[in-house]
Amino acid sequence: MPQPSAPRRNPGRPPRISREEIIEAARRIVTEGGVGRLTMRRLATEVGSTPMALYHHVRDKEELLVLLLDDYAARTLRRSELPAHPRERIVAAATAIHEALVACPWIVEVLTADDLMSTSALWFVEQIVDGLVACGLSLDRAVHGYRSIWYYTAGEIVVRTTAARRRADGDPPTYREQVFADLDSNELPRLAQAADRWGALTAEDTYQDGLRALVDGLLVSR
Amino acid sequence: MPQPSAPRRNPGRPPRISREEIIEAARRIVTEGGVGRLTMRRLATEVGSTPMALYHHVRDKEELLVLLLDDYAARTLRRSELPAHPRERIVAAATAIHEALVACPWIVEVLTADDLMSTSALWFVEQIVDGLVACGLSLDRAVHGYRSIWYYTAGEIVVRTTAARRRADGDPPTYREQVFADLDSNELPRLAQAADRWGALTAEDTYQDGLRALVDGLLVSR
DNA sequence: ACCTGAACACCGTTCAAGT
DNA sequence: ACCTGAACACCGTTCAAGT
Repeated sequence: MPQPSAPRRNPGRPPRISREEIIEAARRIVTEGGVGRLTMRRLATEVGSTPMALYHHVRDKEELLVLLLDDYAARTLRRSELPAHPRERIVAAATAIHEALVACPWIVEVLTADDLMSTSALWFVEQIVDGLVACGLSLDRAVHGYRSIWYYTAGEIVVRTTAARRRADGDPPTYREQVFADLDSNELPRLAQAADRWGALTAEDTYQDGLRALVDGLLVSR
Repeated sequence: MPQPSAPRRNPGRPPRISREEIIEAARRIVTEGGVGRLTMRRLATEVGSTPMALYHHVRDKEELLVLLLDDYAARTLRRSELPAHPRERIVAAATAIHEALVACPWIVEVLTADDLMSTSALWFVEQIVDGLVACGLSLDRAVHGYRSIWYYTAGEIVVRTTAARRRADGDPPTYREQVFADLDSNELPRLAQAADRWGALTAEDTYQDGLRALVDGLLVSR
């Protein structure tokens, strides 16, 4: 994260707004209106200033978003007691990251903005990598394993929040339902067979099941 | 997918532009300039019309993007010979979807726009679900298993294309590198240990490794 | 050093009118 | 039925000037 500008021996005008103030206001906007509501202009009026004043404290909107994610992670991803057993530790650490992400659906836009979620998440990453090593993987394999877990987790979040957003918007026919309604059971027998249950099945939260399968596979196969 | 307006017994003015023409132009713009270049206004000039004419053939920009993805999937996701062995069939089908996505990085924005990738992908989904059933999973577990594979795949794509975009932009310090450079090896020993290799390790394409681990785990654990 | 106003170069979409 | 022009209600960001 870019450092806040180093404190100088105030040889100029005293600042009227601070980085913290900006991020705080941004958090307010985002939590009550979604990330779509967060514009530089709106943020400016929220802090009682002008759009351009913001650019003195933040490089651009992208940096603001990363800052916001970092701030969020710092206040929600608190280290906690994790299981001693390495496999369970991996699952617990990944689940902690996942839960933090689930709780802030605006994350998706930012997720695609940096591959490192946040420094606050590093401790959990450490737990995952270390757990994999403790289970006998080489360090390299453990890092790759962590990556797979991260792909799975990020993907789940993206798909989940998109579906939720869609549901909230109320685009009713959902296209998928249409397609699944008239599926050719000769061509696509399994999908036709599962068609009427598909909606219910995909609505279930199976993050942990998939995670456990993935971890099992990472540990077992080599 | 919304149907093209049903053919009527032309009781009005003959159309000057068609849905196909619009999608074709959109594809052109997107493949040579990225999805960020695709605006309704630019698209209009590309087809030699006005922005508003487009809205006669397409509900809004979101529909246009879904249409575009569908068009893309239809022309790249051709059914092919898949291995007979169910486990390998699952891997091959997932890899086919993955490769199609890798080849069009603009997909990410659209990926988050519908949970059903495209009707053209359904055949591959069928192969995955059927493969899981053939390996002994119940239909419900198989559907959940497919979902896990989709999460993993979508996540890999999102993270990959974001990283690539970032590299292309040339944001040089990459924040991550900074953080990893001064990692406390007491606090985060594994990460510190892997720090100098992290970049290289995460640059490797390990999609298949992770996929195989996930599939193994899905099959083994129950 | 920090902030402001005005402006630039855009967006997606609606609405009323034309053919 | 299909298309157009003008307009609405926005964006992020730059630039030159003010204090």
